[in-house]
Amino acid sequence: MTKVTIHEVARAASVSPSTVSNLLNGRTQRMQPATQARIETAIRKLGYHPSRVARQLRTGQVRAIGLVVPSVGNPFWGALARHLEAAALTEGYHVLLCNSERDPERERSYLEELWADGIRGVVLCSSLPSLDHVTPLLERGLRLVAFDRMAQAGDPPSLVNVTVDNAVGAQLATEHLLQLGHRRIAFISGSLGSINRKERFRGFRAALEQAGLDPDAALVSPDAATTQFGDVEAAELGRAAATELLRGRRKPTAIVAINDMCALGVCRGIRDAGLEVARDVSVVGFDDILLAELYAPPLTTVHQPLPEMAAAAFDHLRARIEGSATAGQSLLLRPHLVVRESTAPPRSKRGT
Amino acid sequence: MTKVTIHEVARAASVSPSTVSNLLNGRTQRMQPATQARIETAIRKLGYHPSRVARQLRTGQVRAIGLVVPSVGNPFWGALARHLEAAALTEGYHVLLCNSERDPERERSYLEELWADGIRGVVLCSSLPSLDHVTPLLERGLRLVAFDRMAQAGDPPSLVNVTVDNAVGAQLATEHLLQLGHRRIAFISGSLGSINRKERFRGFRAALEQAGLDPDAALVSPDAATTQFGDVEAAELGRAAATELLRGRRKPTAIVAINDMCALGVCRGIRDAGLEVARDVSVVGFDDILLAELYAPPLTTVHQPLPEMAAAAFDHLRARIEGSATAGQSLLLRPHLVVRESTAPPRSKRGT
DNA sequence: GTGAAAGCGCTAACAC
DNA sequence: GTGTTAGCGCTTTCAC
Repeated sequence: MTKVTIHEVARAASVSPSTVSNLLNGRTQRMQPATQARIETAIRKLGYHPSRVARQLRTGQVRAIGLVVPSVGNPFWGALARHLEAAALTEGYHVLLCNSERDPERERSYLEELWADGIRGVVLCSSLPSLDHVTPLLERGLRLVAFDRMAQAGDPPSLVNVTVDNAVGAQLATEHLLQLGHRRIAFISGSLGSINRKERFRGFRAALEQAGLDPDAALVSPDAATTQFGDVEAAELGRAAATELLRGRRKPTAIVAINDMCALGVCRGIRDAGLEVARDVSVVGFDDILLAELYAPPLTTVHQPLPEMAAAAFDHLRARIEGSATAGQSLLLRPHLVVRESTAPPRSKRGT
Repeated sequence: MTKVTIHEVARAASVSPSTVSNLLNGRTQRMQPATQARIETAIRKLGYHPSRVARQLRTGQVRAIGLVVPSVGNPFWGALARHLEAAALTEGYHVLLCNSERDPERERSYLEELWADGIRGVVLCSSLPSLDHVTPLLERGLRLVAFDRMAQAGDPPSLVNVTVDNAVGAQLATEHLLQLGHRRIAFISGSLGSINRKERFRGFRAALEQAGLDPDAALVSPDAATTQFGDVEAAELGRAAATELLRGRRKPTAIVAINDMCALGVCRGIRDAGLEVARDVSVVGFDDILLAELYAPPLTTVHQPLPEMAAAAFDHLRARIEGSATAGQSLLLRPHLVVRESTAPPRSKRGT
């Protein structure tokens, strides 16, 4: 319970604190082996552990980065957290995880906290269109990597983005449905407030247009930006929206969901309506979370290469924290579609 | 980019640093309104933000707790993280999240790191039978709440446990299967190394015994403690084990899975084998993660009251950190079974 | 090779 | 009411 300091170690080893500090910091070459041994013994005997807080105050350095996600309750973000942590750990960095619950104010205050804690680099999964709420931090020197958010015109120049091309992904998904013969395709999302969601919606419309369909006639649910749905509620939202849509007069034969959790909810909603996924209504998701493959039926979805993205995000961040920063290059990956069993030709085309 | 300190604020407001500090710490009553206003203006104009690191070094306090989980990749732990964070935030505490990947050494080193960072309370989701690897920390004064781990005989007295009664839960699950008429019931788990897993297995056997069945004849997979399967791989494990079991000569008609992720994998394995969940093989999970209800078929599972458990864990921790600690009371909650659609009578009993 | 000394930015007695 | 002072535990020149 007693806190043992560097001084006590020094006294026990009959050296000065600075010598102990030298040892602690690997400056062992200029030190007699005997001295070194004495110090090491003292450290062990006293059970000494340097205070990171004190060191940090002195050096201003912390080997840690922040990660702000909408919610680790969503397996996609949970998986990202794992991968980022793995990447960080190989370089001796730690990851502090924060849930913003997609609340801009909470996001900002977390960033502020992280800064006050001495953290100078964070991976932000915000996807809010504007990053105005964080520019003050950026000006103070915070290094930010935006994840899953396309670079925007007005973005601060110091910002690095790591994301999949969401428009392309959604387009791929929609084209797949189109090729199967679907014509009445719905799009289910929560609020379209975030950039990546807007992008996905854009890709959806683009595919429809290319197929000669009127994107404005497409079924979009909910019509306007709805209440803020968190990420955990994505499934609830999908379920409710699917139920609603399937009750309408112009039932869709296929549904593009904004992400996998939403897609799983959609599938549930389809079953609630007494229908069967794939046979009656096709569903495509986005993200390719682990559960997608496990689901019944296994979900056709757009794959995001999470491990690579996490590693890239970390590398960028570290480079810029450690100063070896060449001006940040953003990374825009091309996603691909994983066709599984939640999609099939519409009933009308069966057997053709 | 320039760091503004309390001194500069003091100078700008023509007061001393201590007065600024007083304001910062709410000791505003003994201060002329005019002074207070001057300081506040200065703070705003300079964009001053106190350094938490310095404050921490001085006071030895951090309003933060640690959370060590096997892996946030598992939605159950992700959900716990969210709930714990919610509970902590209401009291102004932050949560630092660490993934141990069920590696004792990693667990220990994380605890060590947290301690070095000034954190004095952590929620540990270890479930390793022995907590020997953390007793040194406990002796140094770390307050630990073990989560999802039954109190053990040799536990340090200062340890508080918050958990569901795993044996009862598994017994409930098994009895449900028994009542439906199942007799060949399998148990699928990863390594049985952790306490809660042992407990669940015990409950499973107890139910069998009470029904007059020979628990030793039960199908347990994998037979012995297997390779360490992480929490994300639980689903993989379930899938592989189910495949294996269903290929055998004594096929089970029902399966108790160690947790929901495993159960989802089991369901997938059942379908891989060309069978149907519930109709051909019943499956019961454990945890009641969000996905359980979304799955097809919705999973019958043992419910853990996560929000309450998280709140209790936090309250215990805070009480003991802040010293108002009456000797820690452990909390053992009674879980209940949620019957959904992954369980049904065995085919032989159908229609009786 | 090793030690003395000066802080990092903040807080909390204790003076005034 | 407000300022002075003395550190919290560590690192790091710069002497010796």
